[in-house]
Amino acid sequence: MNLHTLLLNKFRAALVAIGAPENSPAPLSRATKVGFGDYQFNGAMALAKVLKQKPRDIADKIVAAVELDGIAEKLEVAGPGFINIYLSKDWLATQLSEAAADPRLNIETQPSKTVVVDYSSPNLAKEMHVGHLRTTIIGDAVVKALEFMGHKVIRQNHMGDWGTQFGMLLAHLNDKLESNQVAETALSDLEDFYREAKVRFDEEDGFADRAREYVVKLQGGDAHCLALWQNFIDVSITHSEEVYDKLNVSLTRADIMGESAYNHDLANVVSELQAKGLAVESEGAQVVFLPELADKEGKPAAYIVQKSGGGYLYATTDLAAVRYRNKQLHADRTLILTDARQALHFKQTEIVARKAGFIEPEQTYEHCPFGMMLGSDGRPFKTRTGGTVKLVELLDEAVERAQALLSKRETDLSTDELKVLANKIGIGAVKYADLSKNRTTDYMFSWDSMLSFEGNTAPYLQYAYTRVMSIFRKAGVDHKTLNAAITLDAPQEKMLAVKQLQYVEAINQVIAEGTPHVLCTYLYELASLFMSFYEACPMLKEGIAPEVRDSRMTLAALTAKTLQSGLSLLGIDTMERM
RNA sequence: GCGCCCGUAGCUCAGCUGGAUAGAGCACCCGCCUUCUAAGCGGGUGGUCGCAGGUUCGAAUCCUGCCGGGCGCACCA
Repeated sequence: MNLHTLLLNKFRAALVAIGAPENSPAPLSRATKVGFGDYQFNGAMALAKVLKQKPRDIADKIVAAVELDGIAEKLEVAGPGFINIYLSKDWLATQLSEAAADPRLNIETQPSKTVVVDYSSPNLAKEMHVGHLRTTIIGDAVVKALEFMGHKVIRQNHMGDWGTQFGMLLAHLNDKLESNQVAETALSDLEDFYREAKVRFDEEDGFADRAREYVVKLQGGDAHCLALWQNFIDVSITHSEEVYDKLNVSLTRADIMGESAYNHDLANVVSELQAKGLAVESEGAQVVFLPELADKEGKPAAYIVQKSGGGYLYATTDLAAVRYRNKQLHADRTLILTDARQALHFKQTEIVARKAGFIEPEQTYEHCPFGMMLGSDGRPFKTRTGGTVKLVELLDEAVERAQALLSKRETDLSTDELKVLANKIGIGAVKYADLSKNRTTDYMFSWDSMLSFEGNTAPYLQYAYTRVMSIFRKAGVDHKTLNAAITLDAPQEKMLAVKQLQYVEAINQVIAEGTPHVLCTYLYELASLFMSFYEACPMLKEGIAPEVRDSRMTLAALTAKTLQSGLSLLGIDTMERM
């Protein structure tokens, strides 16, 4: 059941009934204030001119025409022509019972689409740093939300496992192995390894030439080089998997579709572009000119697909990827989560790909950009200056801080249990801090805000959940099976009820726009309303009638169920106690 | 030079397809633990929504111009 959709359809029908033009805008939104009911319909004002009637008269007619018997208990016209909708408490209670009885919270799936989501995509030459957090966890949250709504999701981890930098790394690895080192040991710290290789590349006589030679050999399919390369990326992927594991992210090895996977297809892409008259030679390179993105003098933008030396670029790889995803994977939508700096590149890629027929008109190609993570000096983290914070270190620090906080509290939990808790709390806090922000602008990395456990944070949501669990534990009742009759008496009960039923609205927005922060905001509001309800509506205290207690406990259990569902979409765990 | 993104409370950020008196968290101030877990609750201080025009019943939101910041613009990804 979708409250918004339900009401919207009713109001659309009402508009037709009062003689409004077809497809008149039907602005229905959640009420902005407590005094304005639960939802408000604001379409009357806009119709005044068209229908040549007073907006308040139109509002009155809509109110008379809209069929909300049993759903709304009151409709009022306010101000210039706002229609405030007060939902019926009994009807809400029925909806809540149905949500409580259903494993999916009475949320219907959507017609299934195939959605390719390209996210995380770390550079295997280096270790994952804090800059990879956004794409990885936002992507994973979007993926889970899409799946929840019934879509077929194909994860694509477009790892950077190919390119000139590997020449330098493989040459260095070759020497390490020849001096009897094991790859796993040599590559235990990728940052150090990269730095060492870079130093040799810059300073050691002959090394740079060897590095270039290795690139050529690698691309030529030389067995020794390929073996070294395979060795390198295997170890590096293991590093990534360690991070995914800590992050509770759903990516697996099967989702890896790195740049190297398209290597065999790059020449085909270029020749096809040439055959279609899209790619032409210019200054020795193969270039697609884009008049769509011309400057003021009419000079088209240039999109290089093959270097003058014959080498390919990431534009080529991305085109091959587009084609694969649309032709082989049959993607209805493709979502790409990268930082905003690549916006122009993806815009160009889409134009070229559509011209080349790699994307059908009905298929979408959606770049979901976000800002970079900046250091406290306001400058972006640079991987080579040593100023980066490794992702693993951030996560470990988060868990340590959570552990420290836990150990200060009185508890009868064992050390092992505390460890598990610290992990869920610390990781949850880091993820939520990032997931809850929408801004496409850059943002400042701060240990304190990342690792905060107070206010609008994951621990707050987890805490709300444990409060419900605590009550059920104390009462000796199973929160999963209790489904008593609900009566919504206190204002806190009704507000919580309405908010619970809006869960699906939040999810829909997340999957439409790739913005999990909408879900974060929703869950925080839900938890916040629950906290108020919890203070105002005691359950197990003396003098509470059994039916009141059961009603409230059912509402609490449903809140917990919703919190758990939402948090799981965000990849954040809940627990029985904390 | 051209293009994209962004300017909302001291700080970090919400603000849905334009809607009523612009909201949270942190920080600060005042209350609330002899127990349904205070990682909490209730209340308060704090904003010319960068500036100026325009569109209209109505603008933080849409349009134009300026100011300020970030990023990108042919062989790195």
